[in-house]
Amino acid sequence: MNSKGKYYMTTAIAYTSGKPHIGNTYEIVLADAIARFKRQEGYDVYFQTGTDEHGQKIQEKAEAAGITPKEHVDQIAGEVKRIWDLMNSSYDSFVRTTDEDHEKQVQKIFKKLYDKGDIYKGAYEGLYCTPCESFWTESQLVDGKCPDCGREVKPAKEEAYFFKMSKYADRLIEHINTHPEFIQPVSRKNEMMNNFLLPGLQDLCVSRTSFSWGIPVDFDPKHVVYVWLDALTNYITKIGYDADGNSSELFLKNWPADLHLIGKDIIRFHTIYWPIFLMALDIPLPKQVFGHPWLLQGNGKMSKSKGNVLYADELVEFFGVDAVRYFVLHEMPFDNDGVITWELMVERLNSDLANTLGNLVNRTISMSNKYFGGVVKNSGVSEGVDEDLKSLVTGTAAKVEAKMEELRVADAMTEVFNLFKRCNKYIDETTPWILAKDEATLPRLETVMYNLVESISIGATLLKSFMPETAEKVLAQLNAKEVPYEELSGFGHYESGNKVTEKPEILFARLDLDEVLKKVEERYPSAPEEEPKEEAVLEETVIDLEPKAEITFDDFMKMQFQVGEIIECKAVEKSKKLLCSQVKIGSQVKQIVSGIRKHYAPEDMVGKKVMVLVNLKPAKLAGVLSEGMLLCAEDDKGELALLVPDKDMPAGAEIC
RNA sequence: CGCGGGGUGGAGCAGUCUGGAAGCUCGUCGGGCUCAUAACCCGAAGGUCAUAGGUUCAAAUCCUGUCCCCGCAACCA
Repeated sequence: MNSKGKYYMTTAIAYTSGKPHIGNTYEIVLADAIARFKRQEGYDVYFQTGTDEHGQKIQEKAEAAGITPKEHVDQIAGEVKRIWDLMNSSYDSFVRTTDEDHEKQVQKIFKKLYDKGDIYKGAYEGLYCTPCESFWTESQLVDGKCPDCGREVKPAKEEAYFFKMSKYADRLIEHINTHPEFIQPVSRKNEMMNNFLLPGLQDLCVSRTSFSWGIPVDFDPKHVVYVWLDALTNYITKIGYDADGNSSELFLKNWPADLHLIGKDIIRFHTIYWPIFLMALDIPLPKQVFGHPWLLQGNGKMSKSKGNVLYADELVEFFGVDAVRYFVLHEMPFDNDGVITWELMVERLNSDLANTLGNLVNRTISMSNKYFGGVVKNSGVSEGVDEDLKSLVTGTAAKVEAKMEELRVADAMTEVFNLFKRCNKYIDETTPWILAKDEATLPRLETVMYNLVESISIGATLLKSFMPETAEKVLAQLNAKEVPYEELSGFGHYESGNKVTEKPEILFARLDLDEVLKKVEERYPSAPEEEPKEEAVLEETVIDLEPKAEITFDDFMKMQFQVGEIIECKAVEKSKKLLCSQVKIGSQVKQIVSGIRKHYAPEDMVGKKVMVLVNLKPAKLAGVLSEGMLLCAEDDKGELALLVPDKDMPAGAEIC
């Protein structure tokens, strides 16, 4: 069974701040396709996925929801698992960073690295807001004060542990240079080298005292281990790594990992920090890290449902599991982001799944029934076209394997569908309906049908990794056995004389785009398609903000609002978002910078009478002085509208 | 001069590293066929490969400038 040896692969662990959307789901499907294929090839695969459950964000989310962090992550992790299972992913292990064994090992690892001197106690310096217990950088401050509560901040040091990254940098550079396959796609390699490794690595802060939802540092419990040392180590802890040297069989067998499959956004952590942690622990590096591109939600028609994120379970409701698997795998090229829209989904389903594959199976079975009562016999009456068919069919496995070897899953799948297309063509070439008319050509017809059934069986076997349910259904309808992997390059496995099913079930029904869009519209009612009208949007959208602390009338009276007239307005050169306006307020003119460039052209600004917060402490934005603030309304989509007086008022009029 | 990705027939993309007759899927149009889920098969139309220069016998591909889009960073007072 496992003649080819072990294959340990992982996905990134999903951050449990919310329900995973279709983009997150893509990764597990991609990983699953690879895992299934490797198993089919004969590898002994161990496939791990899971959830990342610590951190300040989660603590805050839980607080906002009025539940404990543990309750929050239990809920989300359940959701993640449900969706992973829904997508039919064949993981062997699901790790949660709140698992006891993981937490214990992280503490041990932390201690080990500390004892070794790779982790040292230092200080994290910044501006501290005591009531908020938060550090801010100079640039994050609002008006020199805490951006959260507006209170004074003071320079402070927070004690923190740091990891000496630079110590291992040379070794890592050497490794990357001598292992070109380590970072995939290769284009990322230079990015990592030029941006991070060659300029020199900063030491990484690996503990925090500002929040508590994390793994405590056991010898200094006011600290919790900070993200990456906690998250990345899941790849070894969950399979039984032990920092004291008592690692499990599972670990000894599977480490180093053969593949870490991750999103392109976290390549840096997996190709720099992670290898360095491993070097420090003195264990081998993973063989390959593949940073896959992202699946983006399209715009266009999809904007109908904008504001609604697409979730896998909703797509599955519309299209079925395998169709969604097919789509995300197919639409995702190797190193460019893919796009998902309802239109594209429907198009793929109709043209590839219903027409090419579903209809092929259906017509083949129908003909077998019609002509031979479902019995498929090889009577050996061959013609020249058969060779052409056979050579493509028997050559497909090798092509698929080659594509999968490079992790080009979409291309691999395309090869399988080329097989099905060839079968459709074969039917036209051999015209079974004509052969059926003459007693004398019936033996030939038998062979044609046999060739078709055999070809489809091989195709279905190869489809198994990508669309497991569909492959099974096809084989069942043909009454065929899965072809052993090593024999996929041969022809003639189907047992002559077998009977196909009498009533072929429709594998994928064609969908009507308009109907789907109508259903989508019903499900996600939203603004009209063209030129969404502001009022319509506002009527339908409920915007609730987090309530801020109550203020007194005196607080309010501290703010001075006046009507200002914009007499001049220019874009700020260095920025994409900022406009710089000269605003006349009474007898004075103030320069005010606002982040509204996306919504207002400079020339449209001139002449407007707007609401201005006048006594705001001046600050520099992108190097330009701003002496006040133009008031705007903002909706949930980030649309901005300047506030203007209901009647014409002179510049300088007080707003109270 | 912040970092990066991209601009190829109506749509989505490949091809760019390693110059050498512009390709794939979908859609459109015409034809064929009737076993099948209005499907399948064949054929056609449609591209100054963003733009301006340069290198070369030869440029989508290499070099330089410009314009546009999209992320990230910063700033959204």
